[in-house]
Amino acid sequence: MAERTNDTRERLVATTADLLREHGYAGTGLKAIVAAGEATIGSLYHHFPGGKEDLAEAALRTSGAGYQLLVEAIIDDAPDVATGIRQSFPAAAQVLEASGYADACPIATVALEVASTNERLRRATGEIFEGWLEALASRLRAAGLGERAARDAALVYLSALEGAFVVCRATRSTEAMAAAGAWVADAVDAALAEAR
Amino acid sequence: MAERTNDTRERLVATTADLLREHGYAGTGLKAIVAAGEATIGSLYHHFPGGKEDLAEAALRTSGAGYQLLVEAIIDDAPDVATGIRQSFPAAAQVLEASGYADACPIATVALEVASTNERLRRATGEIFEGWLEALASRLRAAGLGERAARDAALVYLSALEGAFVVCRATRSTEAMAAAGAWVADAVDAALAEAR
DNA sequence: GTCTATAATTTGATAGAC
DNA sequence: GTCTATCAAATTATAGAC
Repeated sequence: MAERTNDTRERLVATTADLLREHGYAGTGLKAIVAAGEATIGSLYHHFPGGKEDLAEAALRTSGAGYQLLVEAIIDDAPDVATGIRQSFPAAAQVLEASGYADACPIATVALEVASTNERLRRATGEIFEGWLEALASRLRAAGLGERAARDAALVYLSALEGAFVVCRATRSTEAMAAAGAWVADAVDAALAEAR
Repeated sequence: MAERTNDTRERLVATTADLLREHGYAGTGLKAIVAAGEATIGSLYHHFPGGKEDLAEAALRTSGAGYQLLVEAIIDDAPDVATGIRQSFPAAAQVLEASGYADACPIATVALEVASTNERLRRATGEIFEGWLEALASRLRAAGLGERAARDAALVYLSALEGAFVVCRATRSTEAMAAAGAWVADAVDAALAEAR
């Protein structure tokens, strides 16, 4: 992740996103960010006058949008939504394993951490999840599901994926991702069949 | 949570568990712990020579065991496993709402945070999850599911619950818990019906 | 826009009296 | 077992030269 850019601002955002995903908000120091992002504290505060909170919000929103594009691509490149949903779980499992269980959801760690302590960042994480839900629900509606069924299926998909990330990272196994993926995909198949 | 005890050690463990659940590991300072636990730094290091890490592991294992008892009670008090599983989601949603979305899983926040940075605590969170999985799987086996089906159902249940906690806390809504709960309960019903 | 130096505070941890 | 005093290091943030 975090390719080298010539733009300092972009570089700070990218490295912050990576560090937040692995170490969380409180666990990510500005020193670590400027070291990894090859910048200085002065530059950081020039681009983000609000300091750590400003930078963290930018990083969350950027990586949130990036992750949305990734999931959309997996689904849209598949022959149909159901197949795309089914494939996204093994895809996530593979990334998880390849990264030593570090590369999971870029939002969840911070979301749990700040939910009760930082309203601004909590709101950001909520809005990012809502964006993902709507992207997914719109595709399920296009496939024939009704408003309510599409929303529920999107919520189930996101919850199962996020929860599997938690269990997989803690147990260092992709077993939960496989089980959750198979069950969710079957449920989506059934819902789509019923709607037809 | 965290009732007042006369035992300093117990009190420290209980308050630490509460703080970890809401603020995470890096976000919970020893000063905050001794202040909330009505103890002193000296007492803390007397009971936990290993410092913050020692105390955090004790807090995680204690609250993990407590949460397991809670979920077991909900399931065992229900007329059957399937009903118990179905009821546990609205129960979690109610606690979530009543606590202002603070009182969720006592393990998940720390689990995500330390998964890549602290192997000792990561192992603790993994073992706690495994304990929950086995407690649930054993009840599903008793209800007629085979070894593999019971394990998978337990993994799906835990993933859905944990993921719903993430989404609910971020969006400040119990919508995800309701959707995930209904879906998991239906899937468990279907698996049990098939096994019969 | 980038850099260094530094301020002000907080962190986890230790020492030693009681 | 409990307490206070204190340490060294790290934290976020600011000032001002270039």
